[in-house]
Amino acid sequence: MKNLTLKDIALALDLSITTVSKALKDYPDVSAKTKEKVKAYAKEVNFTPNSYAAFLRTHESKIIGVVIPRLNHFFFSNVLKGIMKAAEEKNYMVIVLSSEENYEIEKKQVNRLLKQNVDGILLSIADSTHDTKHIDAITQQNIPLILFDKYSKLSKCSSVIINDQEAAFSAVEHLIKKGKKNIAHLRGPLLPQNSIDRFLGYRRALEKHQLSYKKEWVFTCNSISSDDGYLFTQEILKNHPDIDAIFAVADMPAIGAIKCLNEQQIKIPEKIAVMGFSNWKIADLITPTLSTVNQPGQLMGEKAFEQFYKEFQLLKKGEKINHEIIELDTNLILRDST
Amino acid sequence: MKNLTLKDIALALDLSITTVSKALKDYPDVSAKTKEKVKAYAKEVNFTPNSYAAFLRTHESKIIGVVIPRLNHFFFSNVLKGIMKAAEEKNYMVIVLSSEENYEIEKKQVNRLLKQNVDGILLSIADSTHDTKHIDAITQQNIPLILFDKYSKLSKCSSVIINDQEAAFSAVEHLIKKGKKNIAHLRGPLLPQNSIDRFLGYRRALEKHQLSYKKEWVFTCNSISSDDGYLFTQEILKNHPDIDAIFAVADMPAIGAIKCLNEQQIKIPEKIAVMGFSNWKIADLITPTLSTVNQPGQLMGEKAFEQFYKEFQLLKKGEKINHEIIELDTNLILRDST
DNA sequence: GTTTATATCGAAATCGTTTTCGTATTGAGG
DNA sequence: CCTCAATACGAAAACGATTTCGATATAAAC
Repeated sequence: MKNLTLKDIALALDLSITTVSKALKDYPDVSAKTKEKVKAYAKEVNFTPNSYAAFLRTHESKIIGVVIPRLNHFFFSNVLKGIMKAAEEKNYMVIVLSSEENYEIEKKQVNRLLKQNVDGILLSIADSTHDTKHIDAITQQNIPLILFDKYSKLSKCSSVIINDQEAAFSAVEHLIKKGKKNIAHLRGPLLPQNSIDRFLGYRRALEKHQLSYKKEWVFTCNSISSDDGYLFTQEILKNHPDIDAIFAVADMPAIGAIKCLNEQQIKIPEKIAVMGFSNWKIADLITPTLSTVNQPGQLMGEKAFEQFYKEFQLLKKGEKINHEIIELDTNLILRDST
Repeated sequence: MKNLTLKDIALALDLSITTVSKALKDYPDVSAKTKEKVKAYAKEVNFTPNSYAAFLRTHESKIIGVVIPRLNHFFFSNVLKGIMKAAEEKNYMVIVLSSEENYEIEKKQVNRLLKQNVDGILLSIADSTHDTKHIDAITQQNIPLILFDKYSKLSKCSSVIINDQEAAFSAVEHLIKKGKKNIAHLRGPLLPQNSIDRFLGYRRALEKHQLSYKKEWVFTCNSISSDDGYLFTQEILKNHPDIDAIFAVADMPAIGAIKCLNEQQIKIPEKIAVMGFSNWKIADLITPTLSTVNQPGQLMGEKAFEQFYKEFQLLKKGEKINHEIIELDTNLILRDST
């Protein structure tokens, strides 16, 4: 019941290994009759060439590597789903690795993938990643690298992202249009571009509507957890009674905020409105349901793979690739919390 | 900057390829001096043998395949995390595939993995899987197969599971000890063993405490979604006013139930208590927080990989493997909903 | 000094596929 | 009848690591 080889087929059909191989790959110097015969037999016995042997000659592994900051994270699970769906269509396998939001681990995982001879790498960089040497090592080896969601402006490669600033802008603008004038922001860590951009979107919305920006109304969530949201909301209630809306960098802190407000019996959204970011499943399940920005995870995964595939084909032909920034649309999901 | 080979090292050190290979693998017929020299140089240039070339001789790919019913599912994400952690320690890569809870897709994914020549397969079978032919094909090829969480009593292989019946039993017993006497059960689909076992645990708990079992108090969730829980709870409130507790087959329907009860302003747990199963992250975030059964996903993943590794080592030595059922402990997480 | 054992090393075959380069066969053209 | 091109196939050399089987050299034993 072992996997059979070209040799087995050649023996069965009284042909050479060469001819069998060529017939399966539609070489012009094989007669139509022979091709038919070989293909029919190959299908009958369910033959697929051994990818390890093929790799030795072609240096194509038909495997890509994916590195994400976290595995048990709804958004990245969705991205993975998209990647795998697109990969499957092109008959690609996906090796998944996690960086645990850690720069050193991310470096190690990238190296593991390079040693594995993957055809390409899709990467969402960790919050703590501060240089791009390991990333440059990938492109120097001339294998396609696609960044998604978390990206770096420094690295020379394609990226699939959303317009965080624009998305945050419209989220905050929505709060303003609902009559909110004193909007706090639970921002993310200082480093990753996403949290910077969302913060900038927040500021820009305030500016446009002539609301003054107050430094003390911005709170930095380092773990982006519900606990962060909970604690900062306590602080808001104690020290900043004017605040009538909270825009969080992600759904998790927003949910922490809602939990705190619920416990203190503060009316949402009448007294304080809450806006999240990402549209996790949970956003629709809590009470009140959470308004948020929909981040198209699965689509992002699909686009990332497709961009890899495109670049890989170009590389094979020896053509030059030019890096693209693919920006996906977001949209507001308005629910009861606003 | 390409990956270098044994040949490169041999050339650099003026040795044969054979000796370099043997030195790195600690063959006895290489002098200690030479071994040192080779190893030092290999470390210096960061050499790792090309796994594709190695495979051709050894038939070891250092890759395992994992098939799970769903990707964006908190529990399975946790299992994946455990698998990858354990795999990394043994320098294994993990290819992940999803069956989308579909029998046909599951079959296809298993075949893809076999064609890929993975060293082993970890599988959590889909709800709709009704026969085990594709599974038997794996063991017939003599590669280790480990089932986890969702398993089948029919297939001859090792499994890592929890004692669903026992866990459900203690969950329901907890409700009874809280004084609840009319306990409804939102059960899972009829097919997978898990939902059968949890249902049986429910019945056994009722029996032990001399509470009568009523068929009409058991509702079958086919999608195991919060919507299921929501709708059945509406029905309970309308047609079964006696019911004072709900035990759900999973956290999702339990959360749907809580949502419904919250909307109807019914006191939890005083009027109706709610118990979930799995301990998703969300259980701790809703109001009231959800009591549930903790299902150790990450540990399950680690154990599954370790069992694969054990069996693979035995197979290599040509020894016989005996299949094990590894049962992991669960524990009740008691929160505000009970 | 001859034989035998032991320690070190290398040549070469092998895994299964791809691909280059030859060879054999046929038919057309002169 | 000979040449030449086109057609259809195979032999063999890669790819890079592993492993068997010798080969050499040195030391020990008689």
